[in-house]
Amino acid sequence: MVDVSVTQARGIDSPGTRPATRRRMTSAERATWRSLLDTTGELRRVLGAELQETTLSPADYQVLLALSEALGKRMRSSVLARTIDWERSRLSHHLGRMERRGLIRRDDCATDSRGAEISLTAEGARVFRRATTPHMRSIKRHFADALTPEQFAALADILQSLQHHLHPYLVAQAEDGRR
Amino acid sequence: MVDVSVTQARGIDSPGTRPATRRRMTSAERATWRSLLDTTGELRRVLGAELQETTLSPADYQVLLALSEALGKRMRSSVLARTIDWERSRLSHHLGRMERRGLIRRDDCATDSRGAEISLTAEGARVFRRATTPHMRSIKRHFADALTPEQFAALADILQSLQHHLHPYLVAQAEDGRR
DNA sequence: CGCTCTTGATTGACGTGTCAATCAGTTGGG
DNA sequence: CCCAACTGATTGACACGTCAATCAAGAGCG
Repeated sequence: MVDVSVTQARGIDSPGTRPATRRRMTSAERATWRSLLDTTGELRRVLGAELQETTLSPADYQVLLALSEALGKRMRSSVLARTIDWERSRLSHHLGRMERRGLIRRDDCATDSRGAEISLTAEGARVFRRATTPHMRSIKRHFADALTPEQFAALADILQSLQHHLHPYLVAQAEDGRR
Repeated sequence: MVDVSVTQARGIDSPGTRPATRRRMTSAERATWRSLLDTTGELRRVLGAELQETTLSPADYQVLLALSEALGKRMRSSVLARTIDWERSRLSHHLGRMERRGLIRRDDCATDSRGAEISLTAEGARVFRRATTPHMRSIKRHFADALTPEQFAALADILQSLQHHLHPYLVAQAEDGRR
């Protein structure tokens, strides 16, 4: 069950050609895929290493960012999970580690006694504030400064295509999980 | 010490503007960065999950691919590490796990008694062979089929720019490590 | 009410990645 | 020849991610 409509609508196939789903990948396509994996992998590693100098991992940063943007700097654990698109168990493990480090706090939820309210500690807010400027600088240095405005626009467009193409699959998968 | 020549030569700055390294990132740039992280992250997860159905992780696949392309299906551990660009300790840990699963074998090296010769077992070769076709299909389905030829070309170009921009930094970092 | 089904969250087991330490073996200068 | 420096590889400690199991609390319904 493959969503073929997107690629076909985009005109990858000229009339009379075999449908996109039958065609084999070219070696250029395979190479570009490898390059995408490798380059984004490098970027993750470099940015992660620079961020680590502020004692925060990329995962920490994502959590703290979401929390610091939340009203009242607090959030239900499940809402946080949806916000940053993490599995609940992953979040739970990570919050445990962050709690030990004093970055966040977990309190019982008033309206639902199963729930957990996650909130930013003063320390967590402070560390996050100190991390954000150098982190932005890293992103700029290693990513934003590397591309022309044209490349930027093209990249945004490409990412959107990939995302849209991926979406039906993710939805289907989510439904599978519910079964 | 930032390499500014690339972006300046590419004309991000019009004359009279502050140099690229002083400019702040636009929100579009930040959003594109997030999108890059998220989308490639999704792609990794989805492709990894599909690959896992063949009992191989992406890391396993990378190792087996390099080994299966090596002359004699065998390689010195250090050469393998350089080939797939892994830290030695990472490779060592991973080879330990793969050895336990019977995918590879470690023998002593004839010419250097410190060395380890890594070779593909029959089982490893068999599992790899079974994994490769569905994996290629996954890549095609989730990546290649999502983009037009124009987007492809643009992406390859963008990745090259990023890689080139990143390169001087990686070299400098490697030199730091040697000190 | 009482029973089942669902939901919010945690836990344990295990694979994976990084960093620093270790250790055996090789090599080059005195 | 000998020792100091380097190299190839492994190990241990710990952070991180996923999966499956667990558990308590809410919700729906007879």
